[in-house]
Amino acid sequence: WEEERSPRGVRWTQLEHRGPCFAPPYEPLPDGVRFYYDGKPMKLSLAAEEVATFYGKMLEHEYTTKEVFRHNFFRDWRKEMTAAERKVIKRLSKCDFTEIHRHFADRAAARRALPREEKQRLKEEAEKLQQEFGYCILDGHREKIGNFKTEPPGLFRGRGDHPKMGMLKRRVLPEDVTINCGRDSKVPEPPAGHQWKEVRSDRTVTWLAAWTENVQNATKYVMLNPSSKLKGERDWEKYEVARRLKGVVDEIRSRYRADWKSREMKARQRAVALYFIDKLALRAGNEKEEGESADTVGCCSLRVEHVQLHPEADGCPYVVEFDFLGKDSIRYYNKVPVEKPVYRNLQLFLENKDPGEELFDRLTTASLNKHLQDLMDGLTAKVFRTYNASITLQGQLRALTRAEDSIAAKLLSYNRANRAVAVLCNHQRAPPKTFEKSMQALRSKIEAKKQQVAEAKAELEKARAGHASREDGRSEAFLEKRRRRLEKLEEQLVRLGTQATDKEEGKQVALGTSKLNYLDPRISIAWCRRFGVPVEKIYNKTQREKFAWALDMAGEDFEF
DNA sequence: CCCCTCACTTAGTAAACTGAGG
DNA sequence: CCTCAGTTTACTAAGTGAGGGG
Repeated sequence: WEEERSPRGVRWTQLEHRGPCFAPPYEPLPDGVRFYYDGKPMKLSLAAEEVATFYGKMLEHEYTTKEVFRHNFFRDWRKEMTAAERKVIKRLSKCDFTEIHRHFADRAAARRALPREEKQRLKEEAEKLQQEFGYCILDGHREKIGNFKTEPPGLFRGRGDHPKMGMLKRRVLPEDVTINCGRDSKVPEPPAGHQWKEVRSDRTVTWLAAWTENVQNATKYVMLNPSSKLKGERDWEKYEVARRLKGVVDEIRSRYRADWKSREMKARQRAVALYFIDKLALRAGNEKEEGESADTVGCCSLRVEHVQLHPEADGCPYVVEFDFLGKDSIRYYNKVPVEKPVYRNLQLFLENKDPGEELFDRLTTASLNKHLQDLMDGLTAKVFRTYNASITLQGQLRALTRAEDSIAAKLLSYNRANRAVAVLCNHQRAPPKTFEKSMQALRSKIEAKKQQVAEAKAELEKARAGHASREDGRSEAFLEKRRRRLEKLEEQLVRLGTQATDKEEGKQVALGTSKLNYLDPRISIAWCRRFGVPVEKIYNKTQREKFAWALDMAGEDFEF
């Protein structure tokens, strides 16, 4: 982690790799699997058949019930048909994909039911592929690549109300791919009979290959795995910037509080927005092109319709109610008491505006970030999320951990601290489909354990009485055995109780995102070392690889 | 300043895997 | 050994923010 630094902007000097691995070509359906139009079997051309299988595979998915998805799919599918097919296939509602769906469901089942040796063979093949395409040489180190396969063709699965859901995502060919590699290294060989779109050697970027995805017209990259030195360094730097914010955050806070009274409207809006970004860990909220993706917002792009002011609510004065869709169309709902000047300013910003207008009409993320850059080198809106997440974890760990607790209890404390951060950052997950069932199972397990404890208590009493009347060695040994048994059962009961609490509280909260992206790993590692918790209890193998830099440098006295 | 492109981080979902309990 | 729930991994969409050009 402490190698010497390269000239400005240069990220590597040596880069050699095999290029991306392409999706296997389309395999036509067996003769027995038919598509029906208007009740009659119809043999499709290869291109049309392939796209039909994309839809057929998704038949059970909620997507296929959505009008936008169906419409986009059908329009793009028709483009792939021959003129003759197009003449016949006029309505999606007359299409029957059930045999196609069943075919792929059967194939998946057959795969699952494969004998052990066969599965082992497939695994070895995948491993071979990984070894061949999944690594590169970067500055003398063999590094793992994050995504070495191009994305296979399929139907675009946009989240939320995405206007492009269902559109055909085309197959990526070598002719679409730009390769980035070292000037002196071997240029990867394109698949037989093909050529790369371009080969370049740009040392200021970290991607190995890139292509343009046709639905969103977005560039997709092949990049390194998080365990790589290049990514690790960046991760480390990110947390170092957040730690620098810790040093000046008080000053920045007094500054934006002062700006609440600024004569300039722009400065006031900026100060209120920054207050939300800081206090509520909202995202910056870049502007988005309308109609190109789902309608979601962040702080700077909040609209009048997303906030409601309450002079008083739940016994608190000056309450702001937020209700909007954020990244990935995840709902952000929060009712927060704010300071009076913030409230007054919001009233001002909302005055004479329609619901669809921007709350902060004088503010953009660019101007906000420019301002932040002036306050601290490297400071941007997202640094507040990193800072507040990490400082919250550290604070919560301090408040919750007791040195005398068992490892299990300490882990519960850790999970609670982690959860506080996830709630702050609004990291949600769909409650697992099996949640209620498994919760019920756990509850009955607890009941059973309670029963056992009660029985063990009675047994202990009996043994005690037996020993009191006999007072010999055998009865004493028996008594001791009963005592230990009760103790063990009680321990198990406590553990189950902890598990249940943990489970209930974590129903809709996703812990992974904050753990991987917002919490300085050195906080967790130091905590593990200080309290004798094995790091493996907090970070699994992949996570330990990603945080290798932190494992290397965090002592038990690390402070964020 | 506005708009666009580019590179990179952050995000949730679904498939694949794993290991405890039947 | 098998099943199933929980965990891990793969995947790729959806953000952020820098920078260039007009």
